[in-house]
Amino acid sequence: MITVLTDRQKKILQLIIDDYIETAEPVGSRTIARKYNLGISPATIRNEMSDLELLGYLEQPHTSAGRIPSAAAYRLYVDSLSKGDSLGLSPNDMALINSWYKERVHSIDDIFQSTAKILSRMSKNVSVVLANKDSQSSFSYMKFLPLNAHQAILCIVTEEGNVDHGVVEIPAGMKQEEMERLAERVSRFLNGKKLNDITNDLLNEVREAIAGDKSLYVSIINGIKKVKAAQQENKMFLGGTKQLLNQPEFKDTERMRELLGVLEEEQMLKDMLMAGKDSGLKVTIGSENKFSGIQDCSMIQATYRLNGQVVGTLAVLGPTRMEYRKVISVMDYLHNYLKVVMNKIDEK
Amino acid sequence: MITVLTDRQKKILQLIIDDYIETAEPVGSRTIARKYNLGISPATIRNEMSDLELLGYLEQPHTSAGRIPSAAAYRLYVDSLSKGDSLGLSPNDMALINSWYKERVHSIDDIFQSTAKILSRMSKNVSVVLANKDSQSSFSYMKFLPLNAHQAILCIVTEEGNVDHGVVEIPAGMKQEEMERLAERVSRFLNGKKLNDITNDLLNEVREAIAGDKSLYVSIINGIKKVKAAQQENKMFLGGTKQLLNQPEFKDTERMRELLGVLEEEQMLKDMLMAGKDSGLKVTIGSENKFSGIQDCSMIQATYRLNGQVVGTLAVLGPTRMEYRKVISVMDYLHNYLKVVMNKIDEK
DNA sequence: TATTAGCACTCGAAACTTTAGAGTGCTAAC
DNA sequence: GTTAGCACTCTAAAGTTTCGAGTGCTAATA
Repeated sequence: MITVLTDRQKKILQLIIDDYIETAEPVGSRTIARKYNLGISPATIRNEMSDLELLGYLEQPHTSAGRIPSAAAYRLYVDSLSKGDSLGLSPNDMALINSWYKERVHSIDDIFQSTAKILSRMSKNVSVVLANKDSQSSFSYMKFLPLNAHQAILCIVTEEGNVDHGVVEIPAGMKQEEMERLAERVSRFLNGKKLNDITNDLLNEVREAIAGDKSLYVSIINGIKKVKAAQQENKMFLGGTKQLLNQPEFKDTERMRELLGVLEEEQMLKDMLMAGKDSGLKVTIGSENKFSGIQDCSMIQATYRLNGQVVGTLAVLGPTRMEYRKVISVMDYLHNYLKVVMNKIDEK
Repeated sequence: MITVLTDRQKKILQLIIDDYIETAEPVGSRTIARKYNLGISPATIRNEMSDLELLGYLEQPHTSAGRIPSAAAYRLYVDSLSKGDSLGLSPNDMALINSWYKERVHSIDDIFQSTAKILSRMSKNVSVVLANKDSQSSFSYMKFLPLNAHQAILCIVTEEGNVDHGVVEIPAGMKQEEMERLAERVSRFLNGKKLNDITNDLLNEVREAIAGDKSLYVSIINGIKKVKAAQQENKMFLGGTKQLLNQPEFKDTERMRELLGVLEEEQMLKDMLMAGKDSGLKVTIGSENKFSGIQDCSMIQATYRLNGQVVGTLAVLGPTRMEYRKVISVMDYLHNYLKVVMNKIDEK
C-alpha cells in the first residue's frame, strides 16, 4: 500500500492516536470533532476514518465502536517522531526526575536501580535497565596476596583497572617467592591479551610454560576464567512491575501473566535487549517483536555507548498503546543525566 | 478464650483448614461429611462448626456460605505443626527441586536466584531470599597494585579472605616505594580490627598517624569505607511475582497492587526480614504482621546461621491461606541443600 | 465534487431480574 | 448427644432490558 496520506488524514490519524494513547478507549468521529475543532463535521471525519481503515491504519473492535490505531499507525507515528519532531520534557517532569534521583544513591547499582524506577514511573510501564560490561578489557597482570599459612588471594588486574580475586590454596611446601615468580611468568605470558582472546588453548600453553604445581595451575586457570565471566556479566534492573496493574490492557490476566513470565526470564530479557543494541534507539511495535510472549506489546529501547562501547541499555515494555514520544524524551533526558553522573563517579 | 478443643473439634477444624487451603472456597458441613467420612452426620458437624465459630476459629463470609478458617485457626494449626508433627517432602518434590537446581548455576548469586525460583514454584507464592553479609570480618591489610603512571589500585584484604578494591590517583611525584610504605603503616595500624569498629574517629587517627599526602589519604579512607559498605550489604532475590496471578485472593487487583508495592520497596522488605531473623523459623499470620500492606497476608520465614552468623533468610509471602506445612518442609529441604552447596563452594 | 444533516441500524456495557443451589439454623424425633 | 427434615438466606450465574455511543448510507447543500 503505497498511498500517501493527505494532510488532513495525517492530522486526523494523529489526533486519534493521541486520544487513544490518553484514554485507552476506541475513538469515535464525534469525539474528534468535539475535542479538537477542525472546522469539519463528524460525518466528514467518519468518511476519512473509513478510508484510513481501508489503508490499514485504523481498526474497529466491533461495528458500533470507535476506532483504534493499528500497529501500522503507531509505526508511522513513531517514524515521523524521529524525523526531527522536537522532543523535550516538561520542566515539571525534569524536576521530578531530579528529585527522584536524589532519593537514595549510594552505589553505582543504586543509580541503575533508580533509573529503572524513574523510567517506569514516567512511562507508567515496566522498565528494564541493562548495565553492560561486554568489555574489551585486556589482561594486565596477576599477583598473589598473602592471606594465611595455607591460603593466598589470587588477584587479577586488567589494564582498565578492574580487579578480580579469589582465594587459592597454597600447595604444601611452596614458598612465597616461588609463587611470586610464578605469577610474574604467567603475567608476562598473558600481558596485553584481550580477555576474549584468552582461549582454552592459550591457557594450555600457559600450563606448559609455567610447568609448576598442578593444583596451583588449576587455581590460576579458574581465577582467570572467573575474571572473564565477571567482566562479561551484565546486570539487569527491573522497575515498575506494579505499573502493569494500571494499564487497562492488562486487566486481562492472561496477557499480564505472559508479560510477567517474560520478565522473570532474565536471560530471555537480556537476549531481547542485546538483539537491539546496534541501533541507538529502537522501537519495536507489536508483532514486529520476534520474541514470544510480548508480541502484542511494544518495546522502546535505547542503547548508549562510551568510546564506542555499549555501556547501558534502557528499555520500556508495555502495551502497543504507549506514550512513545514521552518515553523517548525521558530516555533522552536520563541518558544525559547518567552521562554526567557516571563521569563524576569516574573522577572519584 | 482458654477453652480447649475436643478431639473431634480439632479433627473437624483441621479438615476445614486442609480443604480450604486446597480449594480456596468456603467449606460447608456436607463437604466435610462427604469427602472425609467421619461416621458423623452433616447436622452434627454443623453444630460443631457453629461452636468453633463462637470460639473464634471459623468465619462466615455470609450467612449462606460455608466457613473459612480464621487467623486464629491458622495459628493453632501452625503451632501444632512445629510441635513435632513430622515434616517431610514427597520424593517427587525432592526430585523436582534437585532438577531445578541443576538448570543453571554458575555463580553464588545464581544459587540464591534459583532458590528463590524453586521456593516460589513449590509454594505457589512469592518468595524472597536474603543473602546476608552482616559480617564480623576484620581488616587484615591493604596494598597498592600498580596500574599505570597516574593510577594505582588500592586493595583491601580482610582476614576472611574478602578483597575489595578501587582505583586511586597517584599524587604527583609520589614514588611506588613511598606508597608501599604508606600502605604498610596503615595496615599495621588497622590490622586485626573488626570492620564495624573502624569508626570515623579511628580513621582520623589514621590520618594523623600517616600524615602523608592528603588526596591519597582521602582515597584510602574512601576505600576503607567502601569495603565496609560492601561487606555489610545484603543481597535480595525475588521469585515468583507471576504466582500472584494464580492465587484467587489476588483476583482483587487492589490487594495485588499492595503486595507488589511492598515487593518493590527493597528496603522495607529487608527490614521485614531482618525483624524476624532471631528466631529460626517464624510464621506471621495476617494482622500479626506489623508492616502495612501485607496485613492480610502471611509470611513464612526461616533464618539460617553458620557459626552463629546469619547467612541467609528464606521467606514466602502469600495469602493467609497458604500451604504452611509444605512450605516449611520445602524450606527445610532447601536449607540442607544450600548447606551442602555452600560448603562445596567454600572448598573450592 | 466535497461536505454535511438526518436517520435507521448495530452492538456492547451496565442495570436489573430471575433462577438454581449450596449452605445454614432450628425443631422435633430417635 | 445425634440426626432427619424443612424453611429460610444469600450469592453467583444466567437471562433480560435498556441506553447510548458509534456507524454507514442517502439525499440535500455549497
